[in-house]
Amino acid sequence: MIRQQLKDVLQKCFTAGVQEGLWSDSGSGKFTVEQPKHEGQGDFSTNFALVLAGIEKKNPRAIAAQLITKLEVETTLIAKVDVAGPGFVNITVQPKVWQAMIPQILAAGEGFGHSMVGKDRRVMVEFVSANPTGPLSIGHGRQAILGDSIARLLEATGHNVYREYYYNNAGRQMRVLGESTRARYLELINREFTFPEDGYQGEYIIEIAQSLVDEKGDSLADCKEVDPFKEQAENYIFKDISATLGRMGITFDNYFNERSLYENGHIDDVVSKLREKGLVYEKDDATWFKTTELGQPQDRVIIKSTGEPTYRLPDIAYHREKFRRNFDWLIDIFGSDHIATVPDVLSGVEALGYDPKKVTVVLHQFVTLTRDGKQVKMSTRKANFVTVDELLDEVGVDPVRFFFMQRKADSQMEFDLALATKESQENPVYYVQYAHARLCSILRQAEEKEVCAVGADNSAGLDLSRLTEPEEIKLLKAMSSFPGELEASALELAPHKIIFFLMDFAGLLHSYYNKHKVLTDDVELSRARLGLIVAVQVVLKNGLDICGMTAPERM
RNA sequence: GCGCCCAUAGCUCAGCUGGAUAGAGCAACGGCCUUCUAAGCCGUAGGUCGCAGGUUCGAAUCCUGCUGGGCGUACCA
Repeated sequence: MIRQQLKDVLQKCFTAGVQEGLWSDSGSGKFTVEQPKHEGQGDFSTNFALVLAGIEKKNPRAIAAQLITKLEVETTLIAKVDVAGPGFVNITVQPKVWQAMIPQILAAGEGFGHSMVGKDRRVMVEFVSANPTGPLSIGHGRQAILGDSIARLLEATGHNVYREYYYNNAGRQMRVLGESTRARYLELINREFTFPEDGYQGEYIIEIAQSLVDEKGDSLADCKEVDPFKEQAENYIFKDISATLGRMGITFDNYFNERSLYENGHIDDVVSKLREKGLVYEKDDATWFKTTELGQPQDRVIIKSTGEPTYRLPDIAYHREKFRRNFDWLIDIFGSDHIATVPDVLSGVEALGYDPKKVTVVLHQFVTLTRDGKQVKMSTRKANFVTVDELLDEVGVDPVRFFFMQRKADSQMEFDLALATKESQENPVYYVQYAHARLCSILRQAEEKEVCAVGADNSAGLDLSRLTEPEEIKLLKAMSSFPGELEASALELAPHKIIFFLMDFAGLLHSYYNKHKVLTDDVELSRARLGLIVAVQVVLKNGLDICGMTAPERM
């Protein structure tokens, strides 16, 4: 917001310059205001002169000089301006601009940083969506954290967020699951059994089978139906999945069952609607979707010759149901292995008359898992995988969230288990949390010493002009950028950005802590610094909250 | 073959939709606890931003080609 104020001032200078004939109107709105990376380059810098020089074919430094004479008049906001490098204009603002952040932050409290840019926007985030065939694996873990973090960020920016989990408990995979369970059951009661060729080999199947033995004894020994086994497995696994999600603080507003699309006739309806538009034909006993007509390289089968739909068809029908529920923004979190479905689904819903631009697909790359330097292949079937539960046992919830959030979605990430567990004491999450705990400790001391009680009520009595140390200004600047960082992180669906902000911010606090004492003999100074400290604490707490992590008061 | 993603310090990764001298965390090395929590701080070292061109005042960032890896390219989901 300070940046915006500066931009307004620059715009004023620009139009004044146009009237004076210094430059033409054609550079309007082209220049930007940024925060320079390096110290000694002011609080803000603008490429004003560089942009106009390009347009006017003039010397950028000459234009910069003209701009400076206009800027120097604005003394309420600006303390210093100078030209640097090829023609950047660096602006240093008055310290009080930064100091004024404190009352703002204290007044806003836990709402500080939050915004209403997403006001009245209903957005659905679909994620996890794992079929109940086994416990959540590391890959699911990444998706769960990614989706939930995005949902939290969107909530913090005022969106009306709806979390949905799409699953299918019918079909071939579930049948195999049931058969696997039956085989284990028969094994447990010492009957003859044959384990299905593609069966699920995980130990959890044995647990499920054992639960059936416990409940029903051997009464299912001659059962020809697979359903009792399938249902037991499904219930058991689903309970397990939601428990795992619950451990990470993840809940859903709705679990959407693919089967309902069949029961409600939506599948058939989609086919006939597409057929009406001439986009469906029969060939080789299968039903095809004419995706070539929609700009794709080849047509796709939507109903197999067996009469069973391929995954594309229910996916399209499901997305139509999303549209029908009147969301303004539909966000799909998929693993990169589902990339093939994206164009099909989007052209499907477009053909049905919905706007595919309302859908944003976030594809995340796989997590490659290593243990002791050796790569571990992940496959639910083979049971050679590490589950999210195991990870949570070893590392804990906060580090797991932090670790997955730290990486942006579209690059592969490496998860070295040995390292993750070994480093649990030095995990970067503690770096951020420790900053918070330290502040709490100072505040406890302040209370004992009765220096003052800083809160939203009495921050007005603080002499904030005492906060002039470079480390204090840095903290204040960082806090002023928090709302913008949060908004960018949310709208770009990039949770890693807020993590990086928090790490940098915690670093600023640690540096400050080591260089300056908050509680000194100078009471006025101490009180001002306590105001700063409370504000920093608010920002850390809010940041951790949004990330779904705890902000411990002691460590 | 074709489509999408990735390639930046020894390792894991950032780099804000083209900006100034390329950043952090681990790992390495050297310092800092009678003072608000050393799960911390300060300093040193570490780079041809995969390669080659192009676009312009200016490229890690945008375009093209190549190399290397991942995921797809099913009447699997």
